[in-house]
Amino acid sequence: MKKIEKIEILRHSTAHVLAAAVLGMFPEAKFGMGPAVENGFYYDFDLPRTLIPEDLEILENKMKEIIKANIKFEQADASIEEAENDFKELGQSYKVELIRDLKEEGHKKVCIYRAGIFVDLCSGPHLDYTGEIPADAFKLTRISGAYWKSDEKNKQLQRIYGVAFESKKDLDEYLRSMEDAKERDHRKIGKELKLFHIDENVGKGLPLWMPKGAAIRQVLQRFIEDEETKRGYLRTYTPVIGNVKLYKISGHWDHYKNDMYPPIKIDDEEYILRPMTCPHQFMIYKAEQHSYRELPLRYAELAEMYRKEKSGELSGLMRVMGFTLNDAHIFCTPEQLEKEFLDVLDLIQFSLKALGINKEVSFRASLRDKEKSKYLNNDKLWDESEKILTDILDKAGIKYEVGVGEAAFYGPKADIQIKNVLGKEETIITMQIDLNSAERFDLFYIDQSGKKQRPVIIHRSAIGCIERTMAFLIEHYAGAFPVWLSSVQVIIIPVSEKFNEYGEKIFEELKNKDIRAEIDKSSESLGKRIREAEKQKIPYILVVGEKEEKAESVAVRMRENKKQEVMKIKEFIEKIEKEIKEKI
RNA sequence: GCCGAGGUAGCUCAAUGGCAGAGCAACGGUUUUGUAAACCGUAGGUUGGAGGUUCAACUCCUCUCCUCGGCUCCA
Repeated sequence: MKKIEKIEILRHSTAHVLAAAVLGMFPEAKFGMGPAVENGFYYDFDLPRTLIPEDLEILENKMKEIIKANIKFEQADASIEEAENDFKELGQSYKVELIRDLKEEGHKKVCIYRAGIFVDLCSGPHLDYTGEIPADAFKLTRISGAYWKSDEKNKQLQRIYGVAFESKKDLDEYLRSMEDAKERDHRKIGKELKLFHIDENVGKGLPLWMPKGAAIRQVLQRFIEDEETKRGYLRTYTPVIGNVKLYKISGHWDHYKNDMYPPIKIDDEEYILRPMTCPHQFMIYKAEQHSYRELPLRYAELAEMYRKEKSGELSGLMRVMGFTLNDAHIFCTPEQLEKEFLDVLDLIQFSLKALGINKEVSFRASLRDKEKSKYLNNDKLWDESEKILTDILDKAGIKYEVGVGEAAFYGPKADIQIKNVLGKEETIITMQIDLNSAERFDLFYIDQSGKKQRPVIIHRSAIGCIERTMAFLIEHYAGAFPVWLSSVQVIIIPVSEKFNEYGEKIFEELKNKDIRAEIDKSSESLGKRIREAEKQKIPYILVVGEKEEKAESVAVRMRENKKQEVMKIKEFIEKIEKEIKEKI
């Protein structure tokens, strides 16, 4: 049995107290589910009216009263039939549904918890008394809609989220960390550092990369393209639009029709903005006949693509409708699959390390669930590819969670997950084994004996989609990028206009060394210009005046510790070039 | 898409039915600076858009677009 942490018991008990408070406020309330979650709990309710933010305060006070009253959590077992009747009498239709589900699963008994007026179907465990909940260490945080049983087709209930801790100190610490997190939000920093802009006249979910952001993007792109080339990838360029028939063959049309921009009709043909690169690259593979001697073939592309997300799902650079994926497809023989997959893993780990986020990620094996209509139907191939995928991950010694039902429709995935600054998990990178597409597109190679064989295809990314990865990088570094990624690596500030010429000289020298530099010759005070440069999180500020000019030196102010160090120009260039090369 | 909260100058925010404002940024000038904000001035708005109520609308109502928090979905 899963070990239940003490804090989880506290949180879940607090959820019950919330439910009791809601029942006090709305006697006709119907209850959904109310589990403990990270940092707190939630409870879903079907209520006679919509909750407003002010209700949270009222409910919090009611909860405090219940805690003060120190009511006992009474636990009792009941037969399924008994429980069903009891909850039916209470009008708790959602609980009745849950009981029936348990019945179908073969349960004979259910567990009931009672605290004062509130009775709940619940496997527990709970605290003994409501008074054990520290009344000053919880807080109701937000109200949201949530579909019953997480199904869009079901009624939307009202969910109240709360956070709960063992002490007020822990709660305060959590709230403070949330405030800090908001300061790292990539949307806020993106605006402050002028990295990107989303303009409603261009369209929702269609970010514009401003020069500063574009500079970082270019570094990222060059980094991964060069690395891929070193590792034997071949580069392709394919259009962002394609004939819809391409996607009918791939199966994307059937599975994703509603998630694509609608077709554009030209003459008698229909074209769509591509949601994936796969079929385009498949056509490149198919454009010539391949021998087993050529394999593996690795086609890489920084591929722009478009997916019609539901409007409520969009968020800064994290979730967009137009994005650029560092994409690749590897065509190989079944014998080569394992090595290729391990090489992909190695490339990914190399890249994550270079970006400085290798410690932030976790792995997930995304497999198929029971609902087979969601996937291309070939049980044998599915079982095979899922086994290959998990075997390879095991072999690579990677710890992973299993994500049931998270597979792509054409094959299982190994996903790399990362949490954003507010704790929400997203997939940053994915690699997939595809035993289906070769058949659908009639892709083949000629084997040693002159026979046609189906290649295995690995779909993979190494640094993920540029937009999302950028979002994580912004949040990870809070805008203070390492030197190699910084949009402006150095800013030169002449003490007064008398030294502009000397500043220009250094500026030219840095530019010639491909160092991204700026010079601030504005007539603002020195202090003001330094302040602005600090706010822009520029790694190195070079202040130059009379002393420096005479000595052919620069006074280097470092972002990390705000310390200053005077060094020769040559010395500084060597230092920064080394840092850029070593990506520190 | 759904539930909820929002949208006021480039940015951050004020103005609860009665003359749309501040700070920063921008621009012009003075200052020529030694490590996180010099000084003076100027300009900047159909209050997201459309309609309605009213003598009068940033403010109230309806629709719509966009943003944010969740849900669903997802790279």
